Amino acid sequence: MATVRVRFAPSPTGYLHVGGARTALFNWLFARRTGGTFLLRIEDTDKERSTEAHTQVILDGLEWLGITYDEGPLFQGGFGARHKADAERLLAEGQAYRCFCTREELDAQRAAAEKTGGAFRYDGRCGRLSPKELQDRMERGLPFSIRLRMPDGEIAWDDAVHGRISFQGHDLDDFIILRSDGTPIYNLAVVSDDIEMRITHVIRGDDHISNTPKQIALYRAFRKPEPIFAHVPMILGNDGKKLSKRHGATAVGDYQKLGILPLAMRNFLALLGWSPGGDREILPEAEMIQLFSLEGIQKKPAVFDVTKLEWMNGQYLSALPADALLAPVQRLLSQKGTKTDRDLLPLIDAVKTRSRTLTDVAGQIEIRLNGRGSVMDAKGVALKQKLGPAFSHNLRQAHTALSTLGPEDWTPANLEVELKTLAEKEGKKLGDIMQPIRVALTGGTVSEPVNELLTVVGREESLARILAAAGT
RNA sequence: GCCGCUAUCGUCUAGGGGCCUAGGACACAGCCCUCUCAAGGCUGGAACACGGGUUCGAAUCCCGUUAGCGGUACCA
Repeated sequence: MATVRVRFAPSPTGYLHVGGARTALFNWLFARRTGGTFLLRIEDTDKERSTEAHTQVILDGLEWLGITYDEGPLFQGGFGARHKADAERLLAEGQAYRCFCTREELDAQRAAAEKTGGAFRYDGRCGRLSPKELQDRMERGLPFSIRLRMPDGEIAWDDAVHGRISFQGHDLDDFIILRSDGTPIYNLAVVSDDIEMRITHVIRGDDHISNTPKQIALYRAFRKPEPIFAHVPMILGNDGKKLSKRHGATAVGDYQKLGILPLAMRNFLALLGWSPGGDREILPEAEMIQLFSLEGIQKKPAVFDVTKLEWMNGQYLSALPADALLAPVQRLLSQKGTKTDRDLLPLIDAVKTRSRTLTDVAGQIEIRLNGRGSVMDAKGVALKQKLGPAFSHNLRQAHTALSTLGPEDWTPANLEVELKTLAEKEGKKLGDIMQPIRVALTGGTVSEPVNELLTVVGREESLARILAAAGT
């Protein structure tokens, strides 16, 4: 078998959609699995909607996800001459013909067809022009597009994910391959490029299934072997409709902003519509590549479940060493205007298992660094009310007890002993001592163990916050 | 309308004729651990769309129905 060559071919007309990212991921995985080549081709032939900014966003998104390409980015817009020449070759060979129908005429035909309830299919009238009629139109200098003569008969292929898919040539019409301005239509550009770039496997979205018979017709017209097609299912929103802005975050960049780790995103995306078989959920890159196969791709569309993504992100957050999280956390903190010269590593370690996103991590660190002033969250307030006077009283006692520990002795082990001793001596439940301290330090009732929290916040700051909370 | 694709817990999925009284994960509920929360452990509820075949035997194979989705451009 020839060396695998695959491509991801987005059009830069919007942001990098998670569906596109997953298509890219599958291509990448397949290339890495087979030792093939993965190339990136930007399909910017739609000049109206394509922008450089969008191209950059796509490039950034792929880089963020760690999806690396071996060739490209290639810009389809640069291959116009070849596209045109290919169309003209087909024309010269009689496999395509000039169509002089105007847009208005076509629209009228379409409207008429819809009225009678039938499907509009170009009737091929310009393909039946006599040599004289053709010559006449040419002499009058009428603009024309070029249409492919669609052969009758079956057009079928063995899709790597769906199995055999079959269309009938007579259900398809003689579609335009070159516009009257000499620019190519998508299907021509794709086939021309895929042939030129020696693409062996076309892995793309399900929505291209209906383009495939047209493209196969083109391969046949060019007398080139067609590649293997693998059509991956769509990604849906939680209402079962195609994922769109309406559903909230759909762009890869949105998840980056939300504090999702690229590794978690990639892992999640890989498992959306693909399964290695068995029970695997967390897949390191090497295993993902090792296990990847086109056969493992699901036929049906998948609903994008943000909750599971966040769970997975939490798994990565817990498992990753603090220094792997340092850079993004620092970025987030500086975005919030939080400045510190403290070593963030212990802070990250303290909060990462309790976080689902990097934004959570940064938020919790900020509280440990700066406190929340006298602001308490709802649970903090509730606890204070429940305890009544004991809240302040216990805090004062804790303050007195903890003050006896000097900076040298301010360690998790000593702090735990000190607090347990206090609780025992006073005949109080440990929680009635610990929880007020937690509220004093964080404003809430959730954190790492209090003795650790005290060391993370630091001696002076902790004592100050305890005193402040006791006084109010 | 026409063409095509798809159909297992709410969601992601395992399953490719007997191993299935259908397994795992997320979410949910309960319990354990425990100074709280997370993590972790245990337990529970929760699905083979429907109808016909084929077969000794179907979640698995075939046909139909229904539903959902995609396409139906001188867009990509």
